[in-house]
Amino acid sequence: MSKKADTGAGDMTDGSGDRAAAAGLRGLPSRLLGLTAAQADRLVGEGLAGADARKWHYAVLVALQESGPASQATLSRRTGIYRSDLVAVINELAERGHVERAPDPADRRRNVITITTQGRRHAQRLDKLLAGVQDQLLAPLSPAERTQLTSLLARILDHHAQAARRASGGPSA
Amino acid sequence: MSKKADTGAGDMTDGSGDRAAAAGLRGLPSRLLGLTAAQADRLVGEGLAGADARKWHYAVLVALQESGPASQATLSRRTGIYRSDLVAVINELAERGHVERAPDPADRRRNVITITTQGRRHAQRLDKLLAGVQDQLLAPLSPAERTQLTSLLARILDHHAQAARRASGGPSA
DNA sequence: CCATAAACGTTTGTCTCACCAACGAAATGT
DNA sequence: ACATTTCGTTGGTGAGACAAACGTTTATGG
Repeated sequence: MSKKADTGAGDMTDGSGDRAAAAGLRGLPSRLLGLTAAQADRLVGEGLAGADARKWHYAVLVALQESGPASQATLSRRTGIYRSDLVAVINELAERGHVERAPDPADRRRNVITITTQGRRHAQRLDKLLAGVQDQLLAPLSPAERTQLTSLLARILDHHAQAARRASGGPSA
Repeated sequence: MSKKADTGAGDMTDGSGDRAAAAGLRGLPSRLLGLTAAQADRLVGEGLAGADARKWHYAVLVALQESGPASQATLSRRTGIYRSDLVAVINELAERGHVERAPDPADRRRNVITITTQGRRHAQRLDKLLAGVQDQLLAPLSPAERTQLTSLLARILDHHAQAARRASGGPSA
């Protein structure tokens, strides 16, 4: 996962700063967001790789811990992983004994995925690991600033999530 | 650029460690960053697509405007685009008449890429377009909050950029 | 009841994107 | 002069997001 470079790599030496617009080009929020997210992704990826895990492993384990055993289809909806790709994730988790895949007797189309005790331990490890990564990522920020950042991001996400709802789910649909 | 206004009054959700970890899983900064950046990327991508452009088109045009004509290799270093991929970008920009590719008489290995008047106009269009996208992206935030966000992100990026320098470039290298 | 439709897990394929390898052409260093 | 390096270009790799289609099983509706 250490393959994200970025579209930046420039230094801030904009000697031609005659305009606010010119200075703003480098500091476009969308750009800063992209770069920062890339950095975060790199750190997370490396951290998880060191624990023989990936992003989706963690997502599945968390989903299972939060809402209990579920079919792959349900898990796919809850985590956002495409059901095609989820197969491999479950395979890998099962290989490591973090999860069990059993046919559902009540509906023989489904597989019931259950987290194991070992899986819970693993998830706990990853929790700590990821907390450490957040700390590393946000190192230059004070606790108050970190809260600010997450709050701002959450508000942006919320805004667009609701906007998306109005478009498709519709106000009267 | 004063980096911090007073960071005091963010809404403190809680200070409890263990519960915050559980509740924080959903709110992991790295996750929020990823989602927000994805949203930003989508908006930017759609916006640019509507103007028959892509991210790297803009990056190249900006680089050319800022530092004048350059070879593809130089352009590659300045934008972070791999020189392999840059070929296609220049092709597309040249097709649209936004850029001109001419052999360098002084060094016949090089191509000198020059932005055209049309390219400048195009870049200006994209500037406005992207400004609009930023506005759309940050819609729920006040101007002060937007500045806060970009400042926080810039500080994070700066921190990690310098950390990377120490690792490879080295203080004494 | 039975036929049709839908949901499930899986395999396979497509598309994009960052990245690398190697090539011929041309310049540079020794 | 020769080896080394740089440049533009082509082609390919590997990962990730997504879609299509298939066999199996369950639900639906005449």
